[in-house]
Amino acid sequence: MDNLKISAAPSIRRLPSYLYIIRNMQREGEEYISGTAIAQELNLVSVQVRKDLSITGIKGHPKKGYPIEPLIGAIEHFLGWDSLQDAALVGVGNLGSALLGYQGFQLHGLNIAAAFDANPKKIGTTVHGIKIMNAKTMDIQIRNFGLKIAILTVPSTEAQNAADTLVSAGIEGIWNFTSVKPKVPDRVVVQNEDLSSGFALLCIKMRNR
Amino acid sequence: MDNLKISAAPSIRRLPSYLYIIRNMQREGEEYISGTAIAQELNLVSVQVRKDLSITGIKGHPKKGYPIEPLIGAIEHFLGWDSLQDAALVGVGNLGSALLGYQGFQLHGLNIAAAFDANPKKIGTTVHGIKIMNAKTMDIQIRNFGLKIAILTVPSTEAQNAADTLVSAGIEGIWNFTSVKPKVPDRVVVQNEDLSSGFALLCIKMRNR
DNA sequence: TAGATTGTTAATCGATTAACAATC
DNA sequence: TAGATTGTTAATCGATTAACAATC
Repeated sequence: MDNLKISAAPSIRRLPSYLYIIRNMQREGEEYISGTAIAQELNLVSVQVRKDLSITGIKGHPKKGYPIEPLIGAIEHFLGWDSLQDAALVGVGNLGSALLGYQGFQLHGLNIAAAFDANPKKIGTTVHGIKIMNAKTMDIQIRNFGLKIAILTVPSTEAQNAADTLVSAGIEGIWNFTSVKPKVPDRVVVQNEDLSSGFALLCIKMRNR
Repeated sequence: MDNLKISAAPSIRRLPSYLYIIRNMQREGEEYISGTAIAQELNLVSVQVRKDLSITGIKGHPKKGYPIEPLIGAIEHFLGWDSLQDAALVGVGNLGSALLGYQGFQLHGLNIAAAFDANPKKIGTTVHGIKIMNAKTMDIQIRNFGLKIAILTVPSTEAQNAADTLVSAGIEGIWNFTSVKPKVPDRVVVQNEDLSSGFALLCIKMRNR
């Protein structure tokens, strides 16, 4: 018994792209989708898709592929995207505003329930339908809303401060868009979304080509 | 002779975070930084930092660490970030606008020289100091500017169309922020920046904790 | 049926890390 | 000097992929 396969991070990272393709197929009225088809769409090999999908527990049918409806449900359930979770967004700059306006988060089970900024000019205004609150009240608001997830889009210089406040407010997961890797207690999960690492890879691939 | 070590993608992805820390140390007036210090800042082990830095060709000094000035130069040079490269941005929505306004790209050798959108209401306006041009003229403009890199921030439904135009305009690298993995000829490099994959990992890590 | 597909074991590949000599 | 550090080889770990039986 393998009992909570700790991570398989690369497989988990690929699941959202599978989900996107499978939802598109469903919209076209299909009932089954093969691992081969998914692999082709993403330039992967089909055995990798089959292995990845096996972690959701769904079984495919020989010759037909995977049943779309249950497969979507299983991936969503596996990722916890089958019910909406409220989150706080901290730092309503360019990127923070863009994320506030992103319409696709509900497909990922994410609802931005509160947004905070320290700039008096922004506090009280509404951005993409969400009222910006004073960052000084963040601790109490996050507790009141019972929020467990925070999206961190402050300037990098403020990242550690903001993370400290989030932790003391009871946040359990931080989706971090700053360049700083904040220090947090072990019980808090930080997912660093470092855009420059992807750009570095693009640059090297272009040079090596 | 190992002659163009093809990728070592994880190492390359970590270099920008090293660079960020090393620049901060330089700003504080330090002349040397140890692999141990970098590792501590990023929750890595120091042997990994030393191995990663070795691909830049810089040698450290026992007891002192790595000389900051040459190290910064070597990382920047390795990534091609030591001279500014012009890029096109396609799709001036929420995320596209945010990237247009991001002040940090010049630290990554990136200059957004042209931005395109198909919406008549946006064409001709200026966003963060950059004039938005008609997407229909993209092909000719990209050729005129001689652009080789494109940032793709159109709606996912438009991604393949836009990618096709970019390829025919001579673009060699696409930094792709859409959910679609566009099909391009082998000579063109695509770097997919899929935010939902990071969020999926955050969700699983929170549940497994 | 033949052939397209799944599911899974075992082999391979590549990245991380342990171990340790060399340096100052 | 002792100890902090680098650089590098070899071992380990984990992810990908090859091989193949099972299914319809």
